Amino acid sequence: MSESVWLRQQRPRREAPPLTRERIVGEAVALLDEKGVGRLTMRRLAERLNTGSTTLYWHVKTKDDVLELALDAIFGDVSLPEAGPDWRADVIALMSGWRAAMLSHPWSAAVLGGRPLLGPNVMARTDFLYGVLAAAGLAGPRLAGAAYAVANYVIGSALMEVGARRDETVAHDAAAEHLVRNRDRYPHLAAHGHLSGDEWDAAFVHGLECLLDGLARVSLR
Amino acid sequence: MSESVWLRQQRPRREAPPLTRERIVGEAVALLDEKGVGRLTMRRLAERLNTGSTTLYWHVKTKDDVLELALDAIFGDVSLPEAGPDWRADVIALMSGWRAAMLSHPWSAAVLGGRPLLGPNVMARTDFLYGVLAAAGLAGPRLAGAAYAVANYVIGSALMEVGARRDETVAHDAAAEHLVRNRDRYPHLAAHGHLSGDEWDAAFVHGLECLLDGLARVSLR
DNA sequence: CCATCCTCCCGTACGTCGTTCGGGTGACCG
DNA sequence: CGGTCACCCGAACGACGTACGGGAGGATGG
Repeated sequence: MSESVWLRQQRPRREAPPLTRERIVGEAVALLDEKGVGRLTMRRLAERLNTGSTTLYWHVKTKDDVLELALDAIFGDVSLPEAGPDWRADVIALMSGWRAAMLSHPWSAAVLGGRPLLGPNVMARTDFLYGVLAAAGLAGPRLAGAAYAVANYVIGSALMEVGARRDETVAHDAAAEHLVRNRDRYPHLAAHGHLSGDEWDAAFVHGLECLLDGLARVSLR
Repeated sequence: MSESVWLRQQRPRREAPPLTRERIVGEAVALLDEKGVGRLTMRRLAERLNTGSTTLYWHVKTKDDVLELALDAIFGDVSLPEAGPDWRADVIALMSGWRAAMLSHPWSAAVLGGRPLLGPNVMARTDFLYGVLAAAGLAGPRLAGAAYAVANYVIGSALMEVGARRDETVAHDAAAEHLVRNRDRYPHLAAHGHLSGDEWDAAFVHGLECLLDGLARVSLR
């Protein structure tokens, strides 16, 4: 008792390219960029791909997989600099790119939390960092410690900066007024102020230079 | 047509202390510690407090508020050290406590992402940090930059360490095998290894010392 | 040429979630 | 004793992640 052939669609839809993991992740990144992490939904993602929501589960195990893949994907954009004579400059270049990637995809900060970073793009960048530090003369646990120190600094910076930037656009006045109202409770904070929008970049590089200086002096020569 | 009086409960339940924001946040922290961030639910939280789930909304605007309050609450445990003669030691003591708080509440890392830190406990600790750095001779944007550098380093370290620790307990073998299998793709990573469980503490303090060294040399005197 | 399998797709449905709404109920005040 | 207020809650709504069973179309192999 099946329906008449004439009423059925002959070709379901072959105008769109076939669904792949890459296409899913690409759309996920676009959706996250546009709407933020709270609006990423399997249904919405599927709609953008002109497919059914449950179809996604053929290519991906869970929604969390999509997030993890999207997170690793954005690190594919950070370029590995040419290895130059000054290893410090190489580290700064790599880490500036890392930070820029996180800043231009603010949802990445929220996705990062408490999750091991094992994606190929992240691993490749970490390996590059290891390589630069090794060429600089570090080895073993000392090298691992230095690499983690640098990476942690960068990730923490990007994380906080994303939070501060969102704060600036959405509730800057409220937060500022909150601070003035409680300036007796936070005297030093009120006295010296916060970083303003255009100071973040310089502060980031400056802090990183200080960290590298300290690491170099203690661990090299 | 209301029900007979005799069938109704006379006293709803006055054995429990009255519901307050503090009690809600306290139970939320306990629930988060036990079950993790994915299992925190308004209904589950209410059940633990012997109340209806919708009652919570009288004391709290959204679930996100609960998370933000819980996050700030755990920073109430980090103690402000006595201001001693060595400002570096003070910073290290404060930041070690900060890190310890995050490590003993692993969900905090996931909650932190991309959110401005404006709670009173966090602000008080930040103010204390500002105070220590001011006493050390820093001021203005230089001080703010240094404070952010230190705080970002600590937060990033705790974040990564939580991820690595979870990785260690849940998928250590798989991750290790994954690395050996691709050791040609990540040669430096495979050559120098990762930090092992008991090296994290020392690496954290060492990196922080390096950072403080660099900051002191560049910005002081 | 038909039967069979594999790949990819999807409608339906279940259980759970955050949150809104409208109505309680007791304490206190006049 | 009527009314206002602080606090509480059951029911319901819409959205979510995802399990399941099935179905189409090409490939395979007899």
